[in-house]
Amino acid sequence: MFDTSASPGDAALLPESIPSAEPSPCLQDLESLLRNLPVQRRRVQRKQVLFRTGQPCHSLFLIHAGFFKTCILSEDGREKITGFHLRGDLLGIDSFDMPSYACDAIALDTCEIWELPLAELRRTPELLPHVTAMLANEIRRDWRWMLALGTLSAEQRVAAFLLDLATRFASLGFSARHLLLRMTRAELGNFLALQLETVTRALSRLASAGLINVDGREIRIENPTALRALLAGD
Amino acid sequence: MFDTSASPGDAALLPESIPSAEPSPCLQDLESLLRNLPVQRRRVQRKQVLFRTGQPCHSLFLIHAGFFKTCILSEDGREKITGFHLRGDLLGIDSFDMPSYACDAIALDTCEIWELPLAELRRTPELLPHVTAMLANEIRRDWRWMLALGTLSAEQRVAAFLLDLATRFASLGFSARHLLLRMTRAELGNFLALQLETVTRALSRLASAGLINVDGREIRIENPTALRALLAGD
DNA sequence: CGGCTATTTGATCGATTTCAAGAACAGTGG
DNA sequence: CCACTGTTCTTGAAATCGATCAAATAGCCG
Repeated sequence: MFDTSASPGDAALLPESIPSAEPSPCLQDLESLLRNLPVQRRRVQRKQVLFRTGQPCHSLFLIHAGFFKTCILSEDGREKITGFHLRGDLLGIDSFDMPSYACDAIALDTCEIWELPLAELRRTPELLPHVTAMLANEIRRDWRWMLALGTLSAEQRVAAFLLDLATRFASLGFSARHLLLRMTRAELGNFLALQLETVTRALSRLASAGLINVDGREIRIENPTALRALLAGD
Repeated sequence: MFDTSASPGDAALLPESIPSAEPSPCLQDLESLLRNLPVQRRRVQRKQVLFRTGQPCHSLFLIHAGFFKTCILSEDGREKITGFHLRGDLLGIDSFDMPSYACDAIALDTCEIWELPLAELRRTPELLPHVTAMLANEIRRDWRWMLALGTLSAEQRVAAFLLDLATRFASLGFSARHLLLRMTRAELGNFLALQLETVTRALSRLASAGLINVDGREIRIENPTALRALLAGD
């Protein structure tokens, strides 16, 4: 089976910062704050749509467990996955100032989410700083990825993605060496601005270089140091 | 000289929405709110640094006139321009929740900026919604550009950039047909994830197709409809 | 004017895309 | 349980778009 516990060797992964996961500054705070509020807890099945662009928005959603993707669509049908989201991420903040959602949020896994009605939020002003912090954080994360996509090769982008995910896993207490990807190669490619074949090839090359081990969606990071070196340019 | 007044034909440009400029929802409001506060007005010369990554941040800056770029830098020296900013844009919000700035802000022009101390902001809670709105707006803008950079050809990206700038100009009351670029081809390329030569070539091709007219940094949009058609894929 | 930076254009090269085909896998219903 | 269908993944070969290298021109400022 899959080892989900953090192990000592994981520490070596953590100094990673390009692009940094910048663990949400207030997950614990936010969760404990929400515990005292009448949030509705809901289970969402794989492939289920939590909300879609244009739907009227009354709530934010805190991911308590599971794996989400958010994506936007252009009028002419081009799609872009704007992020993959784990426990502690807040979905819907990007449309905080708008009457309707600005992206689609789709579960890649069986998820548990906590629904936080905006009305509730307005009644709880001590939550606001958390929201602005998460907004600002999202901007910085997006910038880091724009930097990565604009300046890194295909192989480096894939490496950056794996290291980022590993760091986020680690900060949630999971293993940073064993990753179970919940998205398809096509989705990964979409996020990294690559074709799915290119993602596959990059993974294969990283694997044959001994940096990782690939078994379908199960990835094991064999040599985090070398992976990070590759990112910095050999 | 340069025609800076909006003309009737500009209306044709406005329906553009990929990537949309989404005019900041509250420029007028924000400016008039700030008029009553003790904001410090300052002039910034071309190439001058307004703030740099890591500097302690005590203020946000509202651009009242001029043209800015913001950029981030990775440890290994890769640089990325995260945006070009005009009147009405608020610089520094992305580090709202942090003790220091998260990017560099550099004037591309002689600018006038209004400095808004964070202490002042905390004393004026009615400003907060404006800030969150601008944060959320920035996220959506970034996503649109991620979509564009991930799915459009070089020529299309340049077209998208010109149309975006035109729309923003128009919403400020300037001409949407005559653009005076304040950035170099290299900076434009950096933002669009292209080499400067590729930007030049794209501009040349758009020009020889009669869609625009290029004279150094002075661009005239001759055929907005065709430009937008090109964006949607011929 | 001279020295600098910015822009343009050409020629070549290469990384990634595209096209194609087969293998592995998951889910479904008999 | 297995055959069947569709999706996902992998790998190869060819094509292409943009990057890189190079050099000439234009523009700017002291």
